[in-house]
Amino acid sequence: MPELPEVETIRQYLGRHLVGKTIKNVEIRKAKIFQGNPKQIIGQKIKRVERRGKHLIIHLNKDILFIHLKLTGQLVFVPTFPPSNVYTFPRHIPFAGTELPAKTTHVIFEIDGGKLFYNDLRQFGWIKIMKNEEFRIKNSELRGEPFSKEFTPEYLQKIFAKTKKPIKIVLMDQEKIAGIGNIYANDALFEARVNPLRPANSLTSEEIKKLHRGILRVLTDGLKHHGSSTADEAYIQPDGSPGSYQYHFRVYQRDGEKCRVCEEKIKRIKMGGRGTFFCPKCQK
DNA sequence: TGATATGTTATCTT
DNA sequence: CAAGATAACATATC
Repeated sequence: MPELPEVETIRQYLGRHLVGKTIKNVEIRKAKIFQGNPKQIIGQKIKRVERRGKHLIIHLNKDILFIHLKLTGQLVFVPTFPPSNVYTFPRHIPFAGTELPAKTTHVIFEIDGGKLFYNDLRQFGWIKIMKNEEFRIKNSELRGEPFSKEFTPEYLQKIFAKTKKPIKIVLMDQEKIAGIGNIYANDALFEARVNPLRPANSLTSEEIKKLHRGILRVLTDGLKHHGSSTADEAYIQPDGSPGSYQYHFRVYQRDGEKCRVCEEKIKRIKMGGRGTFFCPKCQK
């Protein structure tokens, strides 16, 4: 599912291909996905694309498009869309197939030089038009960017000291640390050799330092491989190609397989209804 | 077939 | 009241 590295990969792609272009039309096929009046953004130019946690932020001349892909949102860009209304994609897109628009296509942006499709199987994701003022307020509430100056071991120390919730649950708390979901939380804890069930306030300062490094290491690795695209995941890059971080999973979805460090079998448990993976020997 | 998976938020429980 | 736990959302897959 799209977490920080996946959303950042999409951001970079859109930044390279869409900046400077004008939105010529917007087609809404599923009203609940799109909040605001689509006519309002027609004629506006795309100025820049940024990311906060798992949010994508497309700055237009006047307004801002605030986007969350949630579990299964996809953004697929087809440059130089053919004259026909249907485009046969050169590769299979998860849950959408090879023809766009697909059953899961809920919003279509017609842009200079192509079409941008918003697909979403589960329909939990959303796109919202925001005015500058509303964006400024929302943006100021989003904190804890892992690649920001703010994100230090001391910052984590302060957060962890306040709760005895399991450390894995705290890592995925978007209000405290932005952009980490199930994949990277599991893998970061393995990097730090910390058991996901440990109460957050029980971590030593040495463990917090290791976890800080582990978070940055797995996110950087995720970015390097353009995110993770497993069989049951919807994530793909906007050109339709999969990421390859799934070949570098430390523990995520590796239950029953050998730990990469000690060869013990990776264990799977459930926490907060979510699959949790760890090496019982390495992670104390 | 009914359980499972999944991020976030609303709502329930302790 | 607050912290923590769970339900709800949608739907393909097994």
